Amino acid sequence: MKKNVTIKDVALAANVSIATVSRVINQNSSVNPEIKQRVLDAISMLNYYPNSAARSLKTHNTRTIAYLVSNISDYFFTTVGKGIEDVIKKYDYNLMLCNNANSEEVELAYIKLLQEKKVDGIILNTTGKNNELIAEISKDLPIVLSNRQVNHPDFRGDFIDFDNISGIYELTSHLISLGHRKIGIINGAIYLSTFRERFEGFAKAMKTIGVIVDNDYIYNYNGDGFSTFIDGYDGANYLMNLEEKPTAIVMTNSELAFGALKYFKSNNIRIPEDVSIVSFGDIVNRDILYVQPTITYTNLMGIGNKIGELMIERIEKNNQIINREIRFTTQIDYGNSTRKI
Amino acid sequence: MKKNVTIKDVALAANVSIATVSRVINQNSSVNPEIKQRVLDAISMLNYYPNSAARSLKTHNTRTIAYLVSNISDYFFTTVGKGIEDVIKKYDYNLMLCNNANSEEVELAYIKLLQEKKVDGIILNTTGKNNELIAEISKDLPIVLSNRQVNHPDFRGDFIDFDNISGIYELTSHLISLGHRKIGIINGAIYLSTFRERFEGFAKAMKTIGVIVDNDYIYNYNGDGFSTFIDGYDGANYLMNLEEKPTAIVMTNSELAFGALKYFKSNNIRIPEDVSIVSFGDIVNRDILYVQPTITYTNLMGIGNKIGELMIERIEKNNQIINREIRFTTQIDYGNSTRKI
DNA sequence: CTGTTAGCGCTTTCAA
DNA sequence: TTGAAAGCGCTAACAG
Repeated sequence: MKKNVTIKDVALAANVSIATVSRVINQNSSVNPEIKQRVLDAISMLNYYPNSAARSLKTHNTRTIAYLVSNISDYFFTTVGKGIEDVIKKYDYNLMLCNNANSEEVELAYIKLLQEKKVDGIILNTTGKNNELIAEISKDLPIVLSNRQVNHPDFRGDFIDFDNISGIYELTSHLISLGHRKIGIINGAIYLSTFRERFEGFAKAMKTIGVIVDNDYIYNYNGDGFSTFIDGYDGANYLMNLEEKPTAIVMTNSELAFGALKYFKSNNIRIPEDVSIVSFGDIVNRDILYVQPTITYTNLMGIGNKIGELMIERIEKNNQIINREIRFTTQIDYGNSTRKI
Repeated sequence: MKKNVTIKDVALAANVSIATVSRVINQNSSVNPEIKQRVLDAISMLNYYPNSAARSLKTHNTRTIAYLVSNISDYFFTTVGKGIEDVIKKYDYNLMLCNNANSEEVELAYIKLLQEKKVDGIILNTTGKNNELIAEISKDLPIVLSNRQVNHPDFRGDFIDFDNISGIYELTSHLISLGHRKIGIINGAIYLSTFRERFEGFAKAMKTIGVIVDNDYIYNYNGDGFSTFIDGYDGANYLMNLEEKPTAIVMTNSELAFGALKYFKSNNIRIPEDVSIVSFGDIVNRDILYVQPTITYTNLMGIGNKIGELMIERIEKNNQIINREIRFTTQIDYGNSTRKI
């Protein structure tokens, strides 16, 4: 049975009013040192913790920021989450990590829940399926979008992402410079801004060698955005069974790359002898994979830090900030997954 | 600026009392269908969400369970977390995932915070350094320990873990059956129950071939429990530079294995030609590593589900349950990392 | 510097 | 079945 020690008990024990106790807890107005010590003693003696529900009810803030992501097991999000936490902790905010599992319904339920919890802000890696609602609540609640844009004229908030176009452009250009011409792409669902942009970067690079990449491009495989691992596997399967196989493939994220690698390994397709590959984004434990894909990397903690700063600012300015967009540029980290042809 | 729609606004709009609105929200007592509809309409029109701080203040529960883990980027914890969530969602509880980063101080701060937030229960993968405090609060607050024991007579709560002893025993026995005698172990900090037990399982298996394994055992490397990846690397380095090298090594978790593999690969030590290895616990993307370690595996979602059930029961029974201990047995999944000698 | 008090938004008796 | 009203634990005027 929870016996709740309240501010009253402390006041009683210290023989002061509850207002005084409140003052020593919040350290803003000055209290007689001697009395303050008495209160402090009472607090530790009674093992008192202020009830944050009561506090929130009064102050209208919870000092809690939510980070709602599409896959809580993804190294990217958890690492970015650590970066966010580092910053917001300094301002005495806490992070609540939630998983929408790429589900429109779960995202909806969470948004509702987070509104009830009256979190002070939401950092959102959205499913891309609740744009209307998100735009609506963004008027009142600070929102920072992580990696996926909300396409709605009324949306208010910040957006942070990689520079997807230039990242993929460089990866693809690298393949081109090695002599590749028949280059495949395994991509995620293009209703998501990330994947749309990555596709664009690919098309832009291919255009430099006169290849038109559009929806009919034969070497294009599109996943549905739910299980990118399986999409990667299926995409590799599709591309490597074409009449005329590609000599190189661009994967637009690490999960896709994992799935594709699984396919290649299972089917004894050698990298880079049979096909060269490159992949967008950091890969955990890349050094001990059977092949080291050439990738783009970015400072993930740095992304998290930046997100944290944007959010804190937005909260402190009462959401009265025009929409901002931050792009992190990527660097190529060469592995052993490509060859000259 | 947040304009907060409250129960009062809804009552006004629907032309009923706030008590009636409360009744339709909580769906327990009966309300005239017509009035109910009026209230429902007002709720959706005003886009009203009940304030959970106010609700908590009144009901003394938050319908929130915290999962405080030592590394939020660890696949094990996030997957178990999903399993927990699946169960508790059914009972209308939410999960709050927090990271103590293996730090005694951060753990302390979180425990304090979670008390303030008045979470309904804490699922804890403890640092092992705050046993006294945890035992103290466990009297009032439901606690389920995930993978790390709290050694204190006053602790009340449940404990769930692998059957560490038999898991390592079997892995080690496998090496023995292949003819290995000089077998090394790379282990985590033994003030943690998990690693203590795994060491015990190892010693037990070695005893069957007459080898006494104690603290002076030459082929034993102990990490500090903070960065198991680096410990894995250092441990491999230590063992492979001994006068008389081991022919096989047992790693007691996957992070240790990753670090060791990194060492082996960097130093051109071949697996299993130069040394055989086995590792405790599931490994993500094992299929595409440069070698597939023989491991133990377990149904991680199942562990999460069980933790969720234990917690829900404990909450509903007001923490009036004697301490329970659940052990998940592991299965060996053979890779290509061992050889006969 | 300290105490009294109103009220945050909700649930839940108690009366009607 | 519905409404009035008390009170959850806290903060912040306001008064002294």
